[in-house]
Amino acid sequence: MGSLDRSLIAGLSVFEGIAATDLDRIVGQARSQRIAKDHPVFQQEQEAHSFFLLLDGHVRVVKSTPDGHEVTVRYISPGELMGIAHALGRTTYPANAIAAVDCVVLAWPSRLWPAFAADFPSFSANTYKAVGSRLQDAHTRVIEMSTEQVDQRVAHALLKLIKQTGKKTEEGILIDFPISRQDIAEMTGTTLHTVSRLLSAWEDQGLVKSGRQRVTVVEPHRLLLIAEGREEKG
Amino acid sequence: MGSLDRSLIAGLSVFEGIAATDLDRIVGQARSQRIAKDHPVFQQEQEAHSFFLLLDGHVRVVKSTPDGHEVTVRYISPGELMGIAHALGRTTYPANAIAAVDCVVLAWPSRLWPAFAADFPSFSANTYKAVGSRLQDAHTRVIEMSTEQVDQRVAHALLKLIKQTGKKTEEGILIDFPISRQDIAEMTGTTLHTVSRLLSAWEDQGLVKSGRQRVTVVEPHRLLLIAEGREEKG
DNA sequence: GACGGAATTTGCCGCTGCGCAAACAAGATC
DNA sequence: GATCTTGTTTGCGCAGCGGCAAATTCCGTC
Repeated sequence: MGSLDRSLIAGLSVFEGIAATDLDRIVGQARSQRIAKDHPVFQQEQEAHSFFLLLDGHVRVVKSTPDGHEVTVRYISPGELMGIAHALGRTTYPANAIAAVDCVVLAWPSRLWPAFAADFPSFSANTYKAVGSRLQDAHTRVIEMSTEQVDQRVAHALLKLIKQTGKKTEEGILIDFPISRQDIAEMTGTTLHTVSRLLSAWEDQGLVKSGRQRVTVVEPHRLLLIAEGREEKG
Repeated sequence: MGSLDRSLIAGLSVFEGIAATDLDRIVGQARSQRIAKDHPVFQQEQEAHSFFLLLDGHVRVVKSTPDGHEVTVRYISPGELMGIAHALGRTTYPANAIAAVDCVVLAWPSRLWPAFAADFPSFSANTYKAVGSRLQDAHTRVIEMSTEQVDQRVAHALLKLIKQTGKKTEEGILIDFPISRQDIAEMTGTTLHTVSRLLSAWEDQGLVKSGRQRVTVVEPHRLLLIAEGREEKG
């Protein structure tokens, strides 16, 4: 707890262009926190007491509907902010954030947000840019849901995941955290059964290799063809 | 062109808390513009030379996909900003904005954006709040597309429209601009045929009244039941 | 008032993909 | 190593809804 220093956050795009002494001040006001796999970082509808920076691990952001459906909004990678309810003009968290693996985060009390935004223009500029690109992601998502078939959406989701957190292996590009068929279904608006059928079919064609909570994309290029609807079903 | 004054924008939430003299300065730098029905305010991928405030009329924001699909992102009502690409960290417009009826807008050159944001903290705060709520709308949309059936989505869309631009008539609540079955289909990710069938069925049950590019909701409460999936199909 | 174009309605067919159910596999636990 | 839990696979049936096509109605225009 006493050993936090600016090297943790220097170089992250959110803190780009901020002086070293300011970075120290910023980090000095954070507390670091471990979140065990499958535990929440924050929860939907809760008072947004803190905002967070993910230092290590992967976090799944999920919205629950009143009727029991779960929709995965996005995955957070190291270096990204989360729980920034105040930047959206909210006082409660809009979704659940669940650690997909053991994670390390920095947490700041929300009351510091206005001061950060005022004192560090590049911080607020970078944050709002991030919000802007999330808005565009969300629109892309809406368009995909409106115009694409399930196989295209699942293909797009896998491509996004390997782009964001892909790790080269000798077999192909591995999604670098445990992800179940159910998780993929919640990202794409379908059911785990349909995802399972698709992955099985793609595995037969040598496009992917997958196992329990593990997916490796073997042929990204052919997957892209499916994502864009340019390949007939096999 | 010479007769613009602050009364045009005073009282709008985006300009809340800004002094009268500043409002004059802001309006003084705008030019007002008429957009005829079905003409574009700005177009997707174009250089974002200006940002706009809708003074009168209704504007449909539509994204076109490479394969020829059109998805309606939102409708803009008087008092709302649009084309604020710079607030999202973009230099081109992300979508087409089409006048649903004859419109009047104020336009500012985009290069004024940074100065506005710096000089009028409440302007930038209000804008980012608006972006935040659009992000939440987009997420809501994703959730609806993922978990709801077509009839629920169309019901939700109609409810949103009457909430935003509903006008009381003796028959019910009228959506106060021309809107076709095709338009509703593009808002909900379905086809005009399905929308037509749904509206016909609902008309038989007395839920709505509709005609050529006109929809009136007669029984909002029962429509809400459908939107929430609590009513069996008739 | 007749004509032409655009929006809407409606029938029919077929496919995508979901629901249900049951078997199966892979880790986790003791 | 035996058992339990959790994730995955797969078959079968069917319903929601999209595609196609044709008829119809509405409205602007000449």
